[in-house]
Amino acid sequence: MRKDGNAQVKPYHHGDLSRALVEAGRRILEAEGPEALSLRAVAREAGVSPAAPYHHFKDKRELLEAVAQQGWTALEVAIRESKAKGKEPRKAIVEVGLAYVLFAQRNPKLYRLMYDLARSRTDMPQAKGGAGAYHQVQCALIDAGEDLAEPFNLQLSTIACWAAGHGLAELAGFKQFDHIKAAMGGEEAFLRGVLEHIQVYGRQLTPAT
Amino acid sequence: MRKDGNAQVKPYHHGDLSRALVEAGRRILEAEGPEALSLRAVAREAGVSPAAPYHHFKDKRELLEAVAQQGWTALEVAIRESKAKGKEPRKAIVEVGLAYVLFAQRNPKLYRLMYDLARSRTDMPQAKGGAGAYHQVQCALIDAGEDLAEPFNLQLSTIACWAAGHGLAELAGFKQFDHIKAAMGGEEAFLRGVLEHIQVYGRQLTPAT
DNA sequence: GGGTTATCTAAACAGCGTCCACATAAGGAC
DNA sequence: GTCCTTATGTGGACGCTGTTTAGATAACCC
Repeated sequence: MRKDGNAQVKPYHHGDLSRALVEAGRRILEAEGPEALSLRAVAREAGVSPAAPYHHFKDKRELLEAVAQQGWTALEVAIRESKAKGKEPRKAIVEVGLAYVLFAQRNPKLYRLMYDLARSRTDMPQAKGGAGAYHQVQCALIDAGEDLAEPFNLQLSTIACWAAGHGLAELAGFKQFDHIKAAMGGEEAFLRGVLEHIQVYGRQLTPAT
Repeated sequence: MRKDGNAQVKPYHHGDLSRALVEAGRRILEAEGPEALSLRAVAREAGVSPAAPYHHFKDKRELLEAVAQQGWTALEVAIRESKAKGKEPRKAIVEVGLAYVLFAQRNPKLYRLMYDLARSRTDMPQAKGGAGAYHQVQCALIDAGEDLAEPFNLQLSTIACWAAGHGLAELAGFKQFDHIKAAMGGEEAFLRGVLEHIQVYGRQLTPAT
């Protein structure tokens, strides 16, 4: 950001390339899709040579991880905010699930990137700025725990909760559900309806196996 | 498959290339992972030039779809067989869910390919040799329908069922659950445990919203 | 046998991730 | 200020990819 006379001269050093690359990655992902998200395209968008990113990320992968990390953080924020909406703990669980799925619906490509990277790491990341999105779900369950029938296993329930939300997040985008959404008066109503039917498995169906 | 004297001469025409390519694709996917699954590698494995597949598939994508289709068919078979195991309709639902998740656990890369393609088509495929895996789940729910509390929506329940199974299938591979699996005495016990906790959302938690 | 059609090859194209040698500039020691 | 070190950029190359084109080969049908 230096001026030479009155002509703006692009400085040899970018100044904040690392951040610029991550933001360029996010723009390309949302605007042109994951198949267009190449290292070279990111460098191009940042106005820099194809080799420059290697001074900030050891890999293409490492850059994508940085993009995905923004997503995990944003997801945790969305979940945390949703808890305020459901005053009763029991309703809060549904609100958390809804917030989770809506996040995935509104950032579908980012959400996909997050899980693509997590899967090939065989490890679920937690958002760094807090105890993590997973923990947020667990807390919501603890709050409602007294209302859940015994035998109740907190860990298994948290996993069940997360699995149901994640599964719905991936399924809800399929267009064969479009007419159901329309019949129910919108996407949010549809999502809420499915979430409220997620007891389909469950102990009352298999008492004392 | 023709002999010239005693030396085996590779014939100019393969004879059954289309099938050979799909099988080569499946081998490479399982053995070397999705990132190694290139059109050129498939052609190489089939002993054919990189351009040959284009006489049988218009795209790399179309070849992968053929591989994935085998997966959808196999999944439907697995679900159908699992229904026989649960004699009571109520237990059958859990058995179906378990069969679904176990299929994903045993063919993780194939399962991923199936959904990767489905998502970019924004459409869920049904296995062709029957009414489809989705339909199988729906039937299991119809059988158990009388045992499910009102108000009951079959379509929403089927989606809920599928979502829960799919979500668990993706989550269960994460290694942070390894110690829970060990504590529960194996993967199948773990999966069953989660499935039986999937009532976490559900109408009894949000009566008459 | 001769013409049509299906199938395969060889060679080329642009784009990709990555690495190398080298250029440029910023920062600290004196 | 000058000198040296270190961080950050460029340009060019490598081998890989998906895909297209022109031409070779063989099967099939009249």
